[in-house]
Amino acid sequence: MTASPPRLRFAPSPTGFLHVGGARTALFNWLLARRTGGKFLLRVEDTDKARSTDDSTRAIFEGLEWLGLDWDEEVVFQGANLDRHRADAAKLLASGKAYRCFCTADEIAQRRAAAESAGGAFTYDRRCDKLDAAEIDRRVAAGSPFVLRFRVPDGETAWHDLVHERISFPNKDIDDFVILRSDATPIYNHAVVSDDIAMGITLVMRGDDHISNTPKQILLYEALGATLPQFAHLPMIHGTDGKKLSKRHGATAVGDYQHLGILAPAMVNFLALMGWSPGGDFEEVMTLDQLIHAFSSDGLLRKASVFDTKKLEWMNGQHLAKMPIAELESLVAPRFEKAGLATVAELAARRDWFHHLLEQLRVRSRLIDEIVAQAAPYFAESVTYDPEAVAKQWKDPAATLTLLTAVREALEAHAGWDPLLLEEMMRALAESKGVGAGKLLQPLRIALVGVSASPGIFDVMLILGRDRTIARIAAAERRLREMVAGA
RNA sequence: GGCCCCAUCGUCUAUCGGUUAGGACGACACCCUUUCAAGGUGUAGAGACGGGUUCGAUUCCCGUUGGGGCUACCA
Repeated sequence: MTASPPRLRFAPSPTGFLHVGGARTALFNWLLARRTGGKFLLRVEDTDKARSTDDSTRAIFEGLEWLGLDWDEEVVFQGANLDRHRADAAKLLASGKAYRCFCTADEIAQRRAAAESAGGAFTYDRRCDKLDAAEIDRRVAAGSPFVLRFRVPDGETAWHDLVHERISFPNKDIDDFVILRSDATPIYNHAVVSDDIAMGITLVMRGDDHISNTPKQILLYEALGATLPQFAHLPMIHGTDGKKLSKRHGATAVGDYQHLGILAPAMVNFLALMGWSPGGDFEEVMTLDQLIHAFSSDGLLRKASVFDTKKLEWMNGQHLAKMPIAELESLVAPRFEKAGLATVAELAARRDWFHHLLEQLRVRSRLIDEIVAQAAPYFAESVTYDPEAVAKQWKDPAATLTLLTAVREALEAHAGWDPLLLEEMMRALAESKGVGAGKLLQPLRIALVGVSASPGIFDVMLILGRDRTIARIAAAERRLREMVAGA
């Protein structure tokens, strides 16, 4: 390992939201930087002016912030380094490592098409490298446009990848690639190398779709006389069809998952386990801190993985159940307000009550919106009875009416509101009526929340409070009387 | 087509030549139980194929097949 602290970077191009694959790459770089006491830098590769947008840049920052991936030092905007990119290209031209190519884009496209239709692969034939000096001078003087091409030397380019061990490419398979366009703007590989050198990057960790770029970049480092960084190529994340993750697979932006009700720590936890494993037996549900401590490039995997939203949701449920309740409150309260259940201030005013409600609902939820969705009966004035639940639990309206009336009267006659005593009371009542506890409690549940699934009935009563509980039973009685009359 | 990468249950993975190939998600069953969850227990479920190397291969090597990536004056 290097003596000085490692410097890693995440270098997205701002052509869209932060993709889960990009997020995973950012996370691994961040994790390793935090683990090793290195720096995690951010560089926005905005040299493709046609596709780059400020909205995308903002979306990427927001995505990283949401995940909690903070970066060190100033964000580098690649477009701001144009002068250096040109200077580095000029250096290569001056040292004879690159040459001017006067072939136009159209000519190249034609030759490529011809080669392909002939069944062969197109490689640039270096015709412009064979031009004599006088001819080059003449064309330059005449103002003929040209690109700068890198002259790929003979031999082989290989490196020791942190993920893949040794990877090598015969140089004959690498075309003399363009480094500077005819408008004197840099091509990706050149800009990346120029910037990575300038930023002092010591480890380039990125998706393995960049493997074939790596030999070109290594050649550039060498031609520029720079020290090589280490490379680590992470496996792709695929959709359920085994193809590269895309919009076809539903949500691919981390922001989509945020809005779906996924927790940032769960997302991070899940992403961390795609393409990395601590090895041996390990607990899969981990906090950010635990991830930092466990993370190591030794555990990097080679195989592409499939993004399994089912497991993500399970993991979210795990984090949901374990996170500090106060944290959950601040996360979920605004959503209650948005759903029109209660304002954030109202919830804060009866915080103990709200926390109790959250404790009851979070165990039953995988996404945070599911908490909100289940909460309606505890805020609404009255409940709406689910027809299916009514059909099943209030099958015999007359008998149910008798039962619920007895329940109401028992509750009214009793001043206390302790769940244990309530349970004792209800069980005794059921026994005196000659029915099982379930036969009493299920109809009661419909009366209280309108649906057949809810927290434990005595918790429900506690959350509702004495008055509302009794009022709801009375309302259910009225409804049952109508049903009896109607029948 | 060319080059490169990859290959253990449906999915995520453990295994550093010798294991009844383990765990997690999902599925199913059961337990718990006032419902739904959560939790607990259990069941089904994998080394792509063919050659080597070795006393012994999931593990090392080669090939085949399959999948993926790249193949721009995009990034």
